[in-house]
Amino acid sequence: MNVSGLSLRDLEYAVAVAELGSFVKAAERCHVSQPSLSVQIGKLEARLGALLFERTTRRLIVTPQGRVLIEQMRRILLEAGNLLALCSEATQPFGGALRLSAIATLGPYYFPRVLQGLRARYPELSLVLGEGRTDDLTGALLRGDLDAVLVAAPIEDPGLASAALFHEPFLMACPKGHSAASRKDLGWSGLQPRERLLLEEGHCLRDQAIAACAEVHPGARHATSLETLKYMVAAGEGCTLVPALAAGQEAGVDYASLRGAEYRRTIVLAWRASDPRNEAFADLAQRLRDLSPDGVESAS
Amino acid sequence: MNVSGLSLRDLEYAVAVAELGSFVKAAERCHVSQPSLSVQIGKLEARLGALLFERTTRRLIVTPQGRVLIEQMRRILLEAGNLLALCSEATQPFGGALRLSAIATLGPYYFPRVLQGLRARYPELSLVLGEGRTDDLTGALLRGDLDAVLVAAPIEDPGLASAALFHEPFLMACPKGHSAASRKDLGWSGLQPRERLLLEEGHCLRDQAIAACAEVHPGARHATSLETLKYMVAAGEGCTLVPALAAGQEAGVDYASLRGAEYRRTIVLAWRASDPRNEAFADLAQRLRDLSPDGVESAS
DNA sequence: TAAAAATACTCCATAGGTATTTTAT
DNA sequence: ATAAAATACCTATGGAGTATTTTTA
Repeated sequence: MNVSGLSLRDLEYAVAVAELGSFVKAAERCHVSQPSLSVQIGKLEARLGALLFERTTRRLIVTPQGRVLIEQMRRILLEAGNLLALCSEATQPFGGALRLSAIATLGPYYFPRVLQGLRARYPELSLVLGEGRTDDLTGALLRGDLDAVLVAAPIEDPGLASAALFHEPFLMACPKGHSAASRKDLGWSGLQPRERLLLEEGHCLRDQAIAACAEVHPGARHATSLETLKYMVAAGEGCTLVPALAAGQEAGVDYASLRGAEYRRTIVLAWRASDPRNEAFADLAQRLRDLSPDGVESAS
Repeated sequence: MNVSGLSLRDLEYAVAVAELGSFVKAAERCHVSQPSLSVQIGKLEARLGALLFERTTRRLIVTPQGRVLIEQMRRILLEAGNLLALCSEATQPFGGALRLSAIATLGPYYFPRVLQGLRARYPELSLVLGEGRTDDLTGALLRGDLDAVLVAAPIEDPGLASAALFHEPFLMACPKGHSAASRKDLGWSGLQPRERLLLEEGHCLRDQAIAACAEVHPGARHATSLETLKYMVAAGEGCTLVPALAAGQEAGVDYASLRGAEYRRTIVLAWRASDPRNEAFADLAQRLRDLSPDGVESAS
């Protein structure tokens, strides 16, 4: 069996069926009729000499063999996508479209401050922005569903390349008039456990804040979003750590800076190490460094 | 432009043209007529929106864009090859064919001692054996021209995975009756520079021997093959270091073992880190460990 | 002028569509 | 009974072939 016999289209079909668990849905996604897709999958299985799916009219499961084969098909399609990316790269950076997502505690505060500057550097670029949690973002990145992400260092995954953009200090947000706000020497460690507000588990900011300044206390209260957290502070529930860019002009909240270099997180741009558009990402990182907003320290 | 529009066959055509620098030769390799290949390349260039080749009837050069695009096409084809490998893998280990090469100072002495054992474990496997220098072997491996290689540790390339098979001691080969052969305490370092024979530069064995036991001396004499080196020893030209498996029953040569764990090289099986047949390679490595011939120390 | 690539055209293999049947719950 | 996959059959796109022309060293 020869590689040239394979068609990328067929691989897309198989991957779609595996992902959606249904021929009809896969046919829909691939913009072909269900019978066409059926026969193509059949031919593919014949060519590969292996059953990919066990199907009855009611249930469709991927065979054990199919799992590893479809995993490999994904790799092929990812590389094929890279080829197309390289092509449009030739005409303009990132081929005119970049899917960029940031961690939720950064994106809403950061994107608005750099979008205009990015537009100036990449006038034709259509940015597709998003937010999420670190694991979801890196997962989507590795799957090829995203082109790049903005997350907090360190990035451990060997499949990812990254470039540091800036260091973002943590500020302490306290209810207006709270003692910790006026007495700067008090700081985070001087707070009672019940005064410490934190994000729910799973937010990378929580991990960063804990790593930088605190342990989890049994009495600590939690919130699921940074905005909610700030409202809780304004309501006098206690104090919390807030990344500098997320600090606003909320009525009822005072922000105090914390002394010490460790009270900060480093934001990096990350992309797939296998992505051939390396120089383009390096250029983007430099541009983002140049655009570093007030309140953070650009990473050289 | 959609990935499904691309055909692996077209990518093979483009890669063949780039490699052979000629449409006629590429058409020949791809078993199509020259006009067919011409129009397919033309369509591919149109689809990609980029010229791959600048061609006149006399000269054909790959455009700068074409270089990076074809590099990417190679990656796609490599992954596609992996898919096929995985398929035949399903029926039998390594899909019935394994291209395995070893460094020249190992292969001729090692292969004969393990082939029978391999045949027992992989009765259907058709082994394609070869020899070469480390750099050539790893290059061919990374290009996809080989499936696995047997080389000396360490393997630095991050694109390669490896598993240690055994430690092979170096023996000192001396002319029969030479003082070093009888006086074991003399050893390699006790030799005169002019008595030290080495392989020419470029042989990994030379590097290993030098790293293990010696520096290069200006007066040292060299040979291009291990066999020649042994003949030189038999002719009384001097002594040399010989890996244990290469030590034979040559008339006129005495072998003395050297004390010390550092007088040895470690042979590893290496394959592409991206090769999806990881377990199969691990199994092969274990089998080879079990088959370690006398004179070497199996790596657990 | 000779060798290589491009063009013109013809053919047919096959992907895809519609209509229908089979199958499992 | 119903929803999903498979089958039958037809159409048409486009890949491959042969013959020929164009181009340049």
